[in-house]
Order: sequence, then C-alpha cells, then structure tokens
Amino acid sequence: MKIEDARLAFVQGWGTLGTAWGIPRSMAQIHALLLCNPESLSTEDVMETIQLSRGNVNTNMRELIHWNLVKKQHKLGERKEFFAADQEIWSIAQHIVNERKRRELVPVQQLVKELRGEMIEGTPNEVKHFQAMLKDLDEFLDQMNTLADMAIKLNSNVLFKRLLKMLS
Amino acid sequence: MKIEDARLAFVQGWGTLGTAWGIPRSMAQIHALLLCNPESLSTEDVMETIQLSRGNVNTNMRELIHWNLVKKQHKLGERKEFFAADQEIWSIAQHIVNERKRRELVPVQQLVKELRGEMIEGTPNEVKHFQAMLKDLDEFLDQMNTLADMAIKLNSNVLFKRLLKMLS
DNA sequence: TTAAACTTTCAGTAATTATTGAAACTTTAA
DNA sequence: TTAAAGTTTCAATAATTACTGAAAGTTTAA
Repeated sequence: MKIEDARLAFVQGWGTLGTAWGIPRSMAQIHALLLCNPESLSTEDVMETIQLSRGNVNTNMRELIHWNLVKKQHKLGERKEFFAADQEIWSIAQHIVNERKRRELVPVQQLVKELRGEMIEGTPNEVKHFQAMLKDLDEFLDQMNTLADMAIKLNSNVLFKRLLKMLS
Repeated sequence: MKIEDARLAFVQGWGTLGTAWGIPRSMAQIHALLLCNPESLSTEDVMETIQLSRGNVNTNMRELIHWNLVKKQHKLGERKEFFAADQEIWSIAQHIVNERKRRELVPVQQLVKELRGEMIEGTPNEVKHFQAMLKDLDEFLDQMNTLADMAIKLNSNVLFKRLLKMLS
C-alpha cells in the first residue's frame, strides 16, 4: 500500500470515527491529515487532498487551533500560511480532555449546583429523593472532574503500572 | 419552587446537556425524569410530563434499557408496563462508560491496528513518521481503555484518595 | 374468540448540524 | 497606491439525525 493511500485510509477512518465523538467529520479529517504528515500543509494542500471547500478548511482549522491541536506556521519566502499538528499524543489527549470537560462536565455541574441551591416544596419523600439524587450527582461529577485531570498525568508508565497494581 | 417544577427544570437541563454528550435530547430527558422520581412511571406518564410522542418514548426507553440504565417493572393489578431508572450513580457511570468505550474507543483501535498491519510504501522518512504515529496512538488507546475500566473501580473514597495522593 | 388495552414499528416530516462557494476583507510586494 | 495573493465570513443548501403519529402487532381478560 502506498503511503498516500494509507494516509487517506487513516483520514477517512478518523473522519467517520470523529462523528461518533461528536466532532465534525471535516474537522477530524483535517486533523488526521496533519497528524500523519511530517511536513506542515497549506489550506490548499488540505483542500485538494481531502476534497473540502476553502471555507470548510478555514473554519475547522481555526477550531483545531482553538483546541490547541494545531499550530500556524510560516515558510520562508512563502506568503500563505501552513499548519502542523501537535504530534505528542499525551498533549493531544490533554487538550481533548480539557475541551470535553468544558463542554460536557462543567455545564452539568452548573445545572446540578443551581438546583441544589433551590428550596423545593413537595411531599417529604419526594423532596428527599430529589435532593439525594442531586447530591450523589454533584459528588460524582466532582470526582469525575478530578479523575479527568489525573488521567492526563498518567502518561508515565511507572505511575500507570502502580495504579494498575493498586486496583487489581 | 414546587417539586414538579424542579423536576421539569432538571429534565430540560439534562436534555440540553445530553445533546452535548451525543445523546438524543428525548432520551436524556426521559432518563432524567425517571431519575428524579421515586416511583416508576408508565409510558403515558412520561408522554404527558415531557410532551413526547408515544413512538419516541417507546424507542428511547428501549435504548435506555439496552444501556442498562432503566428497568421494566409491573405493578400489581395494572396491565401496562412501568419503568424505573437505576439510581446508583456509579452503576450508571459504569454502563455509560462501557457504552462509550464500545462506540468511541473500540472502533478507533480497530482502525489503527488494521493500518499497522499494512506494508506501507513511500520515502523512509514519511513511512517512519506514519508508523510511529500509529504506534503511539495504539499504545495510548490501550492505556485509555484500561483507564476507563479503572475509573469505574474508583467508587470508593479510600481508593480515590490514595490515587489523589499518589499523583499530587 | 373477540375486543379492549397496550406496545411496537416505521414512513414521513421536522429540527439540527455541517458544508459550500462566492463576496468581502486583509495583507504584501511592486 | 494598487492589484495580486491569501484569508475570512456567512447566507444558502445539503446531509444527518431526531421525532411524530398512525397503522400493525401483541397480550390479556372476559
């Protein structure tokens, strides 16, 4: 298999899977293409390799930069901008985890805390049940939050193995 | 605030947030409603409380049952089915993590392993880069997989605190 | 058996989200 | 300056995903 085809296969697969992660197909594809190229690429390189419109590439590239997954670069003597993906998998993971926390965890916590601050009127049994549920959820979300941070620190095999042992 | 309103607020919020988790709004709403009711509810209860069609409630309830988040129940003397949510937050988390692993982690691992099995033709530098990336990704995904399993086992404060200390 | 009570399915439609492409904008080199 | 090269924006459209409602199917009690 030629490297170009292998890259394309990776790009397509990553794109499909991206949608399962709640990430736009194009954004995932662009990221994949940058990941598997040692050189940085221009908007046009990306456009023609994965057949996307200029607007699409521009928008999603901005989003990738915002996620800290991609950096802008300039080449000597070239006017246009080039883009390169962060290649450190643990660094990538860190940024993805942070982004997902922001989108998925933080808003839930806000909701729960808001409701816990309310005075609830109803039969004692119902109120008790409702509040107990909120409390469990709140505590759980806190732990998840901490856990997500910790997961990122586990990038050394030493720590990872100690943890494995601890839980076995 | 009346308990009915508090429940509705929770249901609405959970529904909105559900979409950020890649879960259909209705499914999240139904789950939320069951979570905050001490009694099990019938399809019709759910339909009228959150204003959803019968088909929608039926379909999403089946999905919730498939995720092991909800159980069917029968009431003495009643012909229709009732539904109750699992109230154990760590058990809920376990099922959600398993489901997400199945949808989000497993397919990526397959893709990566498939590509690693290929012979790649290209310049040494490009091939080396491509394969190194796949290797990193593969190892990383393995660790993530293990980590997800472990996260679930951390439901005791004792373990959680030891881990915290270890990583601080 | 039959008919009422209840559940499931699914074609059609609505709502949401992603993508295009062209016009407007910005930067740079002559 | 100005015009060519490059970038950004965004209204229109396409693609995807979720929801409805009614018809078909199933179960149960008389």
